[in-house]
Amino acid sequence: MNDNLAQYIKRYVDISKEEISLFQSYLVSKTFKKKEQLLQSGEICRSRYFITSGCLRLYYIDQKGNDQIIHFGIENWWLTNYDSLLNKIPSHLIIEAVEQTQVLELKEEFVQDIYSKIPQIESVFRVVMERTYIASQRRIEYMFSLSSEEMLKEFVEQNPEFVQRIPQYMLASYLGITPEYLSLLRKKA
Amino acid sequence: MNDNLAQYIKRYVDISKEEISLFQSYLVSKTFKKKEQLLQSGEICRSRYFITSGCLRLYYIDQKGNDQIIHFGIENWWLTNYDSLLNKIPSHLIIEAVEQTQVLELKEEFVQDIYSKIPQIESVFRVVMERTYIASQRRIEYMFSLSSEEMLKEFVEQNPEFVQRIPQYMLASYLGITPEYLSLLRKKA
DNA sequence: TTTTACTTTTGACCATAATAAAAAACAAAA
DNA sequence: TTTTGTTTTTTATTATGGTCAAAAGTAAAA
Repeated sequence: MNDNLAQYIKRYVDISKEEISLFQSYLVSKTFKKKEQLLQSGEICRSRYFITSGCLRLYYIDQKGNDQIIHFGIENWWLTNYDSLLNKIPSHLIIEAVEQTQVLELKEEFVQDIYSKIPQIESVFRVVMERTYIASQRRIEYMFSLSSEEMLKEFVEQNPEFVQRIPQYMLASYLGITPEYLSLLRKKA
Repeated sequence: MNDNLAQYIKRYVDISKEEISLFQSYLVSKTFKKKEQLLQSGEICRSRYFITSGCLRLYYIDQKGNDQIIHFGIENWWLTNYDSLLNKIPSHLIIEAVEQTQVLELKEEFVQDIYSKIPQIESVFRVVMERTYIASQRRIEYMFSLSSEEMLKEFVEQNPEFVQRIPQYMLASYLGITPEYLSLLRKKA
């Protein structure tokens, strides 16, 4: 079925072909066009998405009506709104395709069942969670210790190819600055 | 042994008395005096700490020599530097007692062994990780959508008793502002 | 109780980044 | 190819929060 995901799982746990197939039987492949929403504001999030190609963004719309991007997801990343998913509360975050994107959808209703049938999958999700959390902590550190100019420099250096894929106003939103100020910073550099 | 922790675990999984005892046999109770460090800068973090009483802070020292607090830990919280712990890299974060603090130390070297002997403990740590990540995401949202004044108001409202326990300059550090500006904000309100 | 250390406040001045309103550049359709 | 919509740049003005230096207040120790 999907090789990316099988590779991904084998990186973290010992698992048989049969178990991988069983896990994959719970997943549904879906394709979203640019600007289509996988999760809408106000809706309770009921799935996790493994991105096989394309790019998603997780964002909300602030009081002034501007998008604030929390983060992006690209190939071989799991993306969801964990707060809404696990606490079963309506999401104020939106998940949207930045470009045409293919995902494997895992419905949350199956997850406990999967954990009991294939305990290694619970281990995989524990590790995914650990890594996701570490990324989030690093982001908080950057937000504190770097100026916008330094954050931009850092982000472009770390993600040179990705920067090409997204419009500049999305990069500005991710960095927490206005597109106008981003434009000014680029001119400066 | 420690009742807080047993209660904590039972909130998340079905577990027998014997399994809890076995888990607790891996833990060592330690007490730290105010300003004592559980993890020093440059050291690889090798333990997770469950706080039974007192308060810890996780922070780093920035280029200008100022403390930047990433977060606090209080009673019934697990605290560690996951990046250093899991990736086995030297920590630039420091874990320090804000007041006299008692913890249960869990050495990372035992963790895989514990997971295989008591799989429920892996589930507990998965859930801890999920909740910790959600808290981190919420913090990032606050940092983006609230002004310092609003963050202060929010934090004091959500943690009225805790605010009394820590010096103001630590609150300033946590909010990412200078103590001078915090003082000004308090006068304004 | 007096010294010493730590913490908070005050005020003057400066830097970073936001807002607003246009203009320009670019891309996509018709 | 012309229109329309989207994205980026420009400029002027304003607001938020930082820096520095000093004073005042508080707590702890000798």
